[in-house]
Amino acid sequence: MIKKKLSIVDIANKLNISKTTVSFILNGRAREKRISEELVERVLKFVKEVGYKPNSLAKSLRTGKSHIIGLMVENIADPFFANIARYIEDGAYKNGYRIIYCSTDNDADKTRDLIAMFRDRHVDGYIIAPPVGVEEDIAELLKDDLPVVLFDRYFPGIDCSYVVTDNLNSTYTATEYLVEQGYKKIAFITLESHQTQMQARLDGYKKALEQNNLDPYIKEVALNQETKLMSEPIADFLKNNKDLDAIIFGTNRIGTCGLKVIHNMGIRVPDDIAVISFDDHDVFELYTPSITAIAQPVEEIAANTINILLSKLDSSTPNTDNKKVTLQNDLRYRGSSQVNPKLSTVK
Amino acid sequence: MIKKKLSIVDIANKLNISKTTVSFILNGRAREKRISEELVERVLKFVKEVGYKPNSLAKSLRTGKSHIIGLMVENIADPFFANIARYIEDGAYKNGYRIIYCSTDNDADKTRDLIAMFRDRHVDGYIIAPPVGVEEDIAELLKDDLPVVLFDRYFPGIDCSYVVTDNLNSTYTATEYLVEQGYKKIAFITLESHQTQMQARLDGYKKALEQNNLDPYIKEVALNQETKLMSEPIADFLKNNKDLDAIIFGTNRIGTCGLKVIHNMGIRVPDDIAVISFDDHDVFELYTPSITAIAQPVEEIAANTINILLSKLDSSTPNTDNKKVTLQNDLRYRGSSQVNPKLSTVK
DNA sequence: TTTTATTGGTAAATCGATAAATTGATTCTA
DNA sequence: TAGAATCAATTTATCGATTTACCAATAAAA
Repeated sequence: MIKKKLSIVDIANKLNISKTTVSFILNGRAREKRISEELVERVLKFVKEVGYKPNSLAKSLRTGKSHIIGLMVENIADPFFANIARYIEDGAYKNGYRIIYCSTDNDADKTRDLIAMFRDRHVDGYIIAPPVGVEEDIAELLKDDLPVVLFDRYFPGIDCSYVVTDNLNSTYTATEYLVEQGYKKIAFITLESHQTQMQARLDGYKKALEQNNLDPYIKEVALNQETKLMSEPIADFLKNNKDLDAIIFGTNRIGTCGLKVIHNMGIRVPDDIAVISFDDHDVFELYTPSITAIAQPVEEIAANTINILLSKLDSSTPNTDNKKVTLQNDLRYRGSSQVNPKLSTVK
Repeated sequence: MIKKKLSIVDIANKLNISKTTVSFILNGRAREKRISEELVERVLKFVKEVGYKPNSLAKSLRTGKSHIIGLMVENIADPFFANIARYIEDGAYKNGYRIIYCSTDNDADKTRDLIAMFRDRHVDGYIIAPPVGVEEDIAELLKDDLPVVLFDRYFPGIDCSYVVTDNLNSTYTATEYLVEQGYKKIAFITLESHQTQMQARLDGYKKALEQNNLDPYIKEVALNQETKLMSEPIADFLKNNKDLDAIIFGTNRIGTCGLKVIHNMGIRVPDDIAVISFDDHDVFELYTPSITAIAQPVEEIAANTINILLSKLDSSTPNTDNKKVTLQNDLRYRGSSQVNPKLSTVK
């Protein structure tokens, strides 16, 4: 029936009043502008009756606010990011914000492009898991006083709010634990990445080995590979290091892929090799034996991130300093990292 | 340095020409409007020099186009939807479209709200995995000639483009297969849902059992439960039906949850019970034994969906009829559904 | 010679909202 | 009683683009 959408002018004309008056009333500024109760009521009733909704584009153009938050994750298909995205979405939704999202693929050029797109769309705030190489673009956003919160990784040189987890201590503790269980040749299979979180994980591993005078066995596989392309380098590494007795995987994707490789090679866990992976996942819980995992507090990460951003967006809050949050991970001990079975044989 | 963003007026003033001319040139209508090569070049050079980008909000307000696609999935944290979202995002991005997304939680009210939000933002097109109860809202969109593509499920009563898979035949084949392997008491654990895809899966199962004169064992668990809340009803069902020899799970989430329950109850697969699940997943591949799965062609689903939408959005294509696509699933036979081990004992 | 087309653009209207400035009538204040 | 303040809105400008309508000067056609 109703072909064309109503505009504020139509409403004003139908009621024989000015559109400004309508605008004031709809924006709750009736009292402030001393508009009569009677008129306010008449307008509100009519607006509800015809189901009028202000055009948010026009509104955004005028006010500069879009009530949209831009969310950039590494890859929305990765369960870690998908879960965080979900919690962030909920938090945003409850506060009247919507999400535009995209996957960066850890590609700096693509990310730059996407940041430009977000700016172009006048998003109100930015939540970004940034790849290496976009430091300047983030700095630019901050310089223009745009609300930004990073998560999962950050840039040490840039004063920006972020939410990360204590990666270094997590792998440190995990490695220490393996040593305590009697493992000596512990490998770390990780991504070839200079992102802070990956470096920290590597550092934690190295630190623990150093303190125990053990040799590191590190394999870095290229970023952004198809899972299938990741398998080969891992298999090669394992073939060339037959005497390893434990492996720590740096991410859930590497862990899942690594398990497949181990499985296909007929290596038994934990009889032949102990396994720990970063990030928990159904696969790790259900695998036989279940896989010890360093679980990141996904819900907490998301909650902290969105809350920091929302408080920045809330103009009533004075623009406080940047918040830098480091959350603790949860090391979930499972069957894949029991006491080294070979020890009993030796003794 | 540059505090305020440049507008088209600034450009026009700096060059001492009219903003109309600038607009024509930037929109590639210079030739059509017979604007001199020399001026075109001068403008383009200057625009590039100062890095001017038209304000897309203003553009959208005027043209009514936003170059944004609204994507509504059941839950972005579900790997099935997360993967589809990822492929759709890629397809959209390559064609200059961005995605606004949200999770419906299969809640009709929330979905209605979100559809309204999408309209409000003037998204150019809609991709929706619709919950039951929003038939009218979809019909409304179609009535207003807005481009809509449904996926995963559809509404039989509504003439709308959609992309689904052949659910009925998939469970039918899977059930038949179990019967051939010598299983008799085959249960179907599914969601309590009236969505077309869930009904079709159930129907396929029923049809196969009927043709073989076997009794159905159906358990429907409530939708939208936390995974933890889903476990209990499944456990109860299994306890009350100790003589089952096979189970088909209706979705990947139920499958994963069901495996955990089976695991915790000490039931062995496939010795005590055979298992098949809808949707493939790393968990199923890596489980011991690996779990037979009905794999949906995620990439194909996404590709078809976005392509149908893009062709609708491409005004050069005549507005053809609605496309209704049904893709075939891939039954991946694995260890969890071998020949009934109890048969050899009986024989 | 008058009419019509072409050339190379421009001024003004428009999209749908918000915000600032203004108005005319009444009431209060000094 | 002149001037200020209050009231209850209204008029007009603005956000930054696109689009329609138009224009003056020259060339081509009738």
